Amino acid sequence: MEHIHQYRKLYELLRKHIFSGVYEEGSLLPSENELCAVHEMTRPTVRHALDSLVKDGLILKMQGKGSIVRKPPQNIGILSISGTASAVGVRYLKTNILQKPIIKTWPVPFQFELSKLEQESGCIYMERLRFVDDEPVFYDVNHLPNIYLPRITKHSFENKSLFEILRKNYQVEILGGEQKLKAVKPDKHIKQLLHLKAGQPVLHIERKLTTNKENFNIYSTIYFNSEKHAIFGSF
Amino acid sequence: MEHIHQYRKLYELLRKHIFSGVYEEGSLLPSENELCAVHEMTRPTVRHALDSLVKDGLILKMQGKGSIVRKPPQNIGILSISGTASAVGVRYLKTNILQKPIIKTWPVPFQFELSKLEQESGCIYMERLRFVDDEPVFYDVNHLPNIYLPRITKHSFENKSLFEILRKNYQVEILGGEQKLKAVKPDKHIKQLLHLKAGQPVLHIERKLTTNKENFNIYSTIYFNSEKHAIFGSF
DNA sequence: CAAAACAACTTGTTAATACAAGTTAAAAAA
DNA sequence: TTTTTTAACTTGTATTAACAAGTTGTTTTG
Repeated sequence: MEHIHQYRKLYELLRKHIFSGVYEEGSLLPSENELCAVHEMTRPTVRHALDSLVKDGLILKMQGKGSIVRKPPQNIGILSISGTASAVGVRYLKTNILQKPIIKTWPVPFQFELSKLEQESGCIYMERLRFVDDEPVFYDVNHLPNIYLPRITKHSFENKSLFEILRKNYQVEILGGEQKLKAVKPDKHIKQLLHLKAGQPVLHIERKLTTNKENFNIYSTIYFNSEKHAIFGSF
Repeated sequence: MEHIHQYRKLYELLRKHIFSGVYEEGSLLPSENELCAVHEMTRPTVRHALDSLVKDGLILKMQGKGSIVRKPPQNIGILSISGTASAVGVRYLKTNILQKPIIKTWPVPFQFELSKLEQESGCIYMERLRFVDDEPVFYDVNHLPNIYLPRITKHSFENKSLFEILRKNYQVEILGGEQKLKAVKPDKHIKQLLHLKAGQPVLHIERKLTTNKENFNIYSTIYFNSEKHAIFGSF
């Protein structure tokens, strides 16, 4: 039963329209009653959809006024809940898939503790190199448990957000996470990938993102060349 | 009309009970219908309250099962809202004041844009060096506008949290902020302060924290030796 | 005894409705 | 003209009702 909920459909639609520029930054969304009429649903349903947008920081509701559109927030950086694609500004971020998603066993030892189910399911592995202005800036290595994700290896990830694919196709939502940051000297491999100058240190991030699916966490290791860009986060 | 909403009252009550230990970590909250009956409200109202708890990360709802209590996350690290004192674990963090708070003019140029009032008020400046296991790890430079803070230069900051003093003595609360992170090669001064080995890079953080007082932002520059410790954050 | 079916829970979604409260602009009064 | 009032919006809170869907323990069946 692949029934997609009404509030979710409206959420995805509005989200798409906000990003694609149908609604300008600072402008007002149609009122709740208008949305009810247009999409033939009741106000609680519309409000449920809008609540999700508020949670994403995509709109700001004001009593008596309306729902104000906030442009794809520059400031949900890598330090917050979203993935790397929303850092720096998506516009200039191109992605090169070094390793397409493949199924393999978890590395041992692994930097985070895995649940039994995660351990048993095996993992999906992928590597990406991400560019800003055609300069390599991010290199990230991702491990996900091989559950809930039928046909994931069939998707193309070129210039697409991993999180978007997880959210749209598999209803996986990021709830939170934890991360460790260090400044490190890069090894040869990293140095070559990121075109680093001699002596240039890199930012090293290890993160675990928890989702709405139990036992489904996303594990990433990120190397970031902070010579020309900085990691930006707001909270 | 200071009417407090029902859902909010239930939210505050449950929140208090979670923190005070009435509900243990991992245990289940009373079911929605039970809460309805006990507090004499309808399910949408109860769900509204529970939604707020979910947003706080205090409970985890699972369809068919119930609402699972999650312990208040210990690890509000440096990447979140608190200051450095809550990172790493306060127990091992000692503070050495290199420069007691003094009043001076703002540096020009300053890394962040200042409001007119901030600019006119002048700034309070202080430097701290912070130790973990008697090894220097943090070095932070702080600029605050010289408003709302009578007699601030009289306080001793040794082994005390700047944020705690601001909150308790001046009712200043941190609402949010933004920060930029980089991995950099340290200059001589930093290298000496943090007892860095040759070639050891440092984490460089610039942050602006906004508060409940208008025009009162806290500006910090932090250098962190990430050789033995990592910056940890959860969100 | 073991597996399957069921019943009794749980939370999730949606509907239809009502009133409260904040905002804004037009209409009325000074 | 300027100020005040009002009316028509907006979102916020709350009720009542019903069914869908996931979980768990019990009962029935093989």
